[in-house]
Amino acid sequence: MTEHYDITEYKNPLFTVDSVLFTVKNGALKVLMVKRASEPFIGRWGLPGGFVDVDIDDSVSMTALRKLKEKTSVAPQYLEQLQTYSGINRDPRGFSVTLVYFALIAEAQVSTHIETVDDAKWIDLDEVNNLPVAFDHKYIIEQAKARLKQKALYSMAPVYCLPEHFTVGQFKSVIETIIGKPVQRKSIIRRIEAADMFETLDEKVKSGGRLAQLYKVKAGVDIVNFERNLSV
Amino acid sequence: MTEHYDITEYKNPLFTVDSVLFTVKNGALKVLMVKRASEPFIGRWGLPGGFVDVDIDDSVSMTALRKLKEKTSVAPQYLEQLQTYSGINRDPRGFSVTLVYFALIAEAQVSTHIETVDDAKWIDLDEVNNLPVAFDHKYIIEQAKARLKQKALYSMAPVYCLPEHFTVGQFKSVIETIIGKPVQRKSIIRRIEAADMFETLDEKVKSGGRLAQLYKVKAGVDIVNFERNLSV
DNA sequence: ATTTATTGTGTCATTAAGACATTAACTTAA
DNA sequence: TTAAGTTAATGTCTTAATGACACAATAAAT
Repeated sequence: MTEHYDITEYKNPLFTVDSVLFTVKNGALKVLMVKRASEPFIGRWGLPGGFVDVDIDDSVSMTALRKLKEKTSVAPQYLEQLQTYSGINRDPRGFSVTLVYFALIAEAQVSTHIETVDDAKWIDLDEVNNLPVAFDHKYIIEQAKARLKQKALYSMAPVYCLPEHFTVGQFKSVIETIIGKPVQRKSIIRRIEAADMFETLDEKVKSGGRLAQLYKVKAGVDIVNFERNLSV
Repeated sequence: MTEHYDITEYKNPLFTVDSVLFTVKNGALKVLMVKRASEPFIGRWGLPGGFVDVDIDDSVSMTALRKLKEKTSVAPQYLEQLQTYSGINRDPRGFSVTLVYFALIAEAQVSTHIETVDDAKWIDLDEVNNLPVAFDHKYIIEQAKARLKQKALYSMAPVYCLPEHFTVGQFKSVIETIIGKPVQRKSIIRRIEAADMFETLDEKVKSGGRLAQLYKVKAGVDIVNFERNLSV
């Protein structure tokens, strides 16, 4: 690097931040999509996101959160970077880079808000293909889904698709929805115990049979990862 | 998103691409660092990288490769995205975003080239702390090392720190250097067989004892990941 | 009371890794 | 030439976590 780089004389690529926000609703995996109100791809559906506002955002994760809050009114329970996608052809305005976040939220936490707006909607993962989608967001959603699936096999992260208080049955159901296969209830229970990141409540709920124990995430704990996958 | 975003009226953050290129040399984990020839942090050591050249680069991975080739003369054998790091304070020039790649290479492949230049050097991971390092690159290197360590537990990726032809003993040694613990030779052999991504050569090499079987990566195969970690 | 549904427990089978002994093949030095 | 030392490769038992599944507990419905 012998030259001196001057910001003003360098063509910076277009930089945006998008998020793939997942939830599980009625036994189906959903992704939050937004009807685009501006060019390019006006009228098509895309991921919630936009440009960094360097006067407001301390870092790009704040951009992601800010844009998600605009659509859902709350911050997601889980947020991590997925990947950046870039190229000369993915945006008609020129070379563009988008940093994509991967997020999870409990459906109940945002249902009322999402229902009142008509530019943001939960889209069933199976229906994304039938939708007019902006940019390469179809591909990005596929990649995010693969990451979520993988994560469900070795991590407790899917718990963030559940409400604060949840049962083993609900947890099992969310995992099965994500990975698309049945898992052993026993395996979930063993992991809940081994993870040591949940506490039982002094409360049980109806389930159609025996009352189900309620759990919640302990305060201040991190997501636990296991050293072995559930079998695929 | 009701407003229309015009590129020219929007302050784009500074966007750069950097790489953490690892290798294993003499039983020690090394990272490629570059003495900065320009501001900011002139004279300090940093990761190889720089700005995207939208007239040359089709995507940001090409930027990473181009910058690495400038320093090593060859493309790394393994390259994947690590993460982006951003913030208002990490670069004195303003809000900056850097996309960091994670790369592996066999030391022998670049040794002669690295030795002839004096602005790029293999730095022992244990010595990064004693070096004047630019930006938040010290922190980024730590994160990259953690990722490499994790990857060594469930993936065959560390094979890309080895020359084209390698023995089980060499593979074992690389893994042990990365994770900082001894592993069972038997475990490596089992994984080499299970992965089905290597072929044995009709050639053996001296080792101080019995001749060692040589292996190479099969053409066109992808890195295999296992569903279980080596024990930590 | 009996059936049905769901939760929770107990236990054996399965699978992949860890531990380690044994054998194989080559080098070095008495 | 032989014995000792070194590294490679294999055989096999143990260990740990998941899968499979039977069975017991508890509530609702009939």
